[in-house]
Amino acid sequence: MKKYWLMKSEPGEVSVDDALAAPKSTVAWTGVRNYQARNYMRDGMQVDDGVLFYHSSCAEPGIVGLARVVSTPYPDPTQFDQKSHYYDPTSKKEEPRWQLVDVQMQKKTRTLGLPELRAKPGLEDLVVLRKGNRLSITPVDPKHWRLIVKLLG
DNA sequence: GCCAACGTTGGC
DNA sequence: GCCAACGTTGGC
Repeated sequence: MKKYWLMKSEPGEVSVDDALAAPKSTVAWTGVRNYQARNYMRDGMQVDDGVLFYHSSCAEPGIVGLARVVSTPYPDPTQFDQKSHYYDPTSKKEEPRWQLVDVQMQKKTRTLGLPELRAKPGLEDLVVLRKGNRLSITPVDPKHWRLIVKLLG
């Protein structure tokens, strides 16, 4: 059963344009260092799941593209890279702590910002709209996905 | 820069 | 296992 997700990225790190410009429009979702978000990638995602690409910590936060999961989970290489901001000295090669998936951009869309999302009847329960939500990866209900795709035209 | 809302760490 | 202190996220 196909599932749907919202994945946050800071455009200063990896923007929707960066993802589009990557080989095969595909990026490894590096840098997740939160167990719940990791578990969604490691245990919840399957190839071909739908992804809402979201820009966070920027001038206009919101959904900026449609993507899909294109790999099964594998160890995040940045956890072993001493020069990386995401280096984790406590993670062992034999037992990697952080797993990720590859995500392929399908389509860059207009920016569907938070005010519009909040105003849309039917999206009240979208996880990313919840107060205090900080999780970088959240599940998206199929009915929310359909509404959002429709909104994006 | 502010601050709410978490998650993590570490002393006990 | 508790919980205070601390760090991070992310909108505003």
